[in-house]
Amino acid sequence: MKKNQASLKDIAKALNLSISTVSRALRDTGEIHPETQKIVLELAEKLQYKPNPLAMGLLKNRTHTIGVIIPEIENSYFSNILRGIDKIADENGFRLITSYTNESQKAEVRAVNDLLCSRVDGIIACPANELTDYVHFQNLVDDEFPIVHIDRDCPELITTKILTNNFTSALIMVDYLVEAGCRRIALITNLEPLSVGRQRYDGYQEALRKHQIPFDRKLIIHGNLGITTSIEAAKNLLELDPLPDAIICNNDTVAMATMKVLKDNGLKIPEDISVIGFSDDHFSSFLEPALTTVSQPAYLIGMKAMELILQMLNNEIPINKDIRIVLDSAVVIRNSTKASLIK
Amino acid sequence: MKKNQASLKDIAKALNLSISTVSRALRDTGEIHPETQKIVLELAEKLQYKPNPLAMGLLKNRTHTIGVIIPEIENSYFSNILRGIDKIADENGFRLITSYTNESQKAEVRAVNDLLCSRVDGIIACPANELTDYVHFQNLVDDEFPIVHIDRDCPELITTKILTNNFTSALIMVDYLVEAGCRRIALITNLEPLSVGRQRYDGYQEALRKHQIPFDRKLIIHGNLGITTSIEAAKNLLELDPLPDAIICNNDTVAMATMKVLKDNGLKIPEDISVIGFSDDHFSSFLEPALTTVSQPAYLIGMKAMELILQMLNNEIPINKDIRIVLDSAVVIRNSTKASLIK
DNA sequence: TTGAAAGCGTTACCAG
DNA sequence: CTGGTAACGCTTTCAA
Repeated sequence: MKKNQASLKDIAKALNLSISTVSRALRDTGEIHPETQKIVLELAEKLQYKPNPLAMGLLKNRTHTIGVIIPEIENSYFSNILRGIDKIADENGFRLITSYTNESQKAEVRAVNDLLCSRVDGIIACPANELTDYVHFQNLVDDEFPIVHIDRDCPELITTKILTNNFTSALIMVDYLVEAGCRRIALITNLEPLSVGRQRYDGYQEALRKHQIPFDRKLIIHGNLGITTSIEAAKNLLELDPLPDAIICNNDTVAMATMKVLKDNGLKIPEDISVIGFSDDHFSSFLEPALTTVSQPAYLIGMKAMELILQMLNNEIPINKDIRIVLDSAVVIRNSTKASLIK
Repeated sequence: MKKNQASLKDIAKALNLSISTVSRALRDTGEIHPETQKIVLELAEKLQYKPNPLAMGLLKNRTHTIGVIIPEIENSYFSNILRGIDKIADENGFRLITSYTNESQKAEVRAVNDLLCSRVDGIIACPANELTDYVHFQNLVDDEFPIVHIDRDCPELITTKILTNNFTSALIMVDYLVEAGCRRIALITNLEPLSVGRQRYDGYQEALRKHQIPFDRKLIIHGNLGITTSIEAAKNLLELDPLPDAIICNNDTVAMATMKVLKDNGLKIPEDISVIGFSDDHFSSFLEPALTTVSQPAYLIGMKAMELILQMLNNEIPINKDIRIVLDSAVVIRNSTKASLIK
């Protein structure tokens, strides 16, 4: 770079003032002569003075930066969460450093460490599915380092959490399907300990019990939710006898792949088999048939998470208090499910 | 936070050494007694010492942070670019601060300014479509501030750019359609000055000339590429008489919406009308019919951009040299277009 | 081989 | 109302 950013010292020197005076003028602390302030402000404007956040950060031990840890970016659910976080951060002069884990514990541990190195003021994290060891988060808790967990609930960790009611959503969905006459309801899901899929699985089981429908392990397919594995999963379901009459998929991409397999095999949706997704991606209403799904408040989760971190930093709420905020999802009924008999 | 991060001073005090000695030990500069180094390293490990990037940044006037400016995150093209940037950044110990413009010039100007405030070492930017005033970038160029432009080409700006051959892709696509027998080829696109859509429009025109097909302005629909506007655009095309026999859409989402409108109106794809998208999103092969599209090397663009910035920072290439790297896209023929007669 | 001191840009405190 | 000084954590001279 040619031109260097102007510093307080530059302004002070040019104006024959002390650095302190310039600093005060710029910060408008009041204890300054209006005329002095005026000339400082003018020169600062002219020189395009920008306070150096590094210097401030060093002094205040605050970087105005928040670390965000999410599994992946190419998933509308997470990118919406990120947008929500970004909105609130932006409005409050905070920057974000985002790390992606691809659900790997190892990547997550590294991400936490990197963010700490970067001296972020707080961390918003969606813990990796495969998480079995919480020590990297527990360390943060022990240090009273501000952290908000989203989407996934590590029961061992006492932190502030923002979750969605996956259990209830699954319950409602199964209810709906049963009322529409379905009895063999399959589930393609991720059953990793922390996965939202695990909670949906629990909700599914609860619903079956409620309706006194026997649980059939064969109807549960555990998959990693990629397109390839989804196709495999759907194919496996088609080898069952009798066939399932409904399939609940862990997200809309899985549902999309599943519908393809069903249709390729000459099955009618929803007449032969109903299909349900989760997330309400932008393509879901364009699938044929339009996909029934569960719309999740991703943007809201992101905003809320960032707001909570800010409140911690401002001492408006205690750091890492045991708070669980559970946000509701919305059921979006379209045409991939048989109409419920009960209205 | 309870525990504070250990500093050199803490280690020095505990070991009764000077800060300089500890610093040297940690940096392994050689000029130090092995035994001294050993005990320093041990304590540093125990205290989980992490160098403070703020202090380093202040000293070296380098933050190891790169600013990224992209239009939006919920677009697989840009999120893939971001992944590519992130990969190389991560491998080289750089962090990213990402800003989203939603194609707004105002937001872009603000983003550049914010990034400068954050003292990023360089900027990778995909200029907003609606850009008409380049002064915010020109200032960077004048200051010899490292910058790489991606995806969109501002001819007025002499910078290092990574582009895709949109002109050629459109040309090839029209070629293909003409060879498949199409004559009334419509274009739903963004015609903003910097838009890739504009370049595709030029390629389209060139192809028409080549095949001596008269240009019909009515076949060009300028849209902002949201789902709602895409639906409107497609509906408008259906009011033409004679109907278009092919529609080239500016991205796969537009194509998806367009196909829906066509099908809702009883038209067969590709028998009545062929449809083409751009981007090859993950849902595109699942549409019915599977969408013919142009796959763009987004991940590669991201990696390349970050590599170039790094090379500038390492003085391996001059800063903001007039370099244009044009990457090829790949045509993905699926079933939404009539088979070309020529093989 | 080690230490002391200056300096990066800023704020806060204490004098005047 | 203004100025000087210390401090934040680090590297880099310069001396010892």
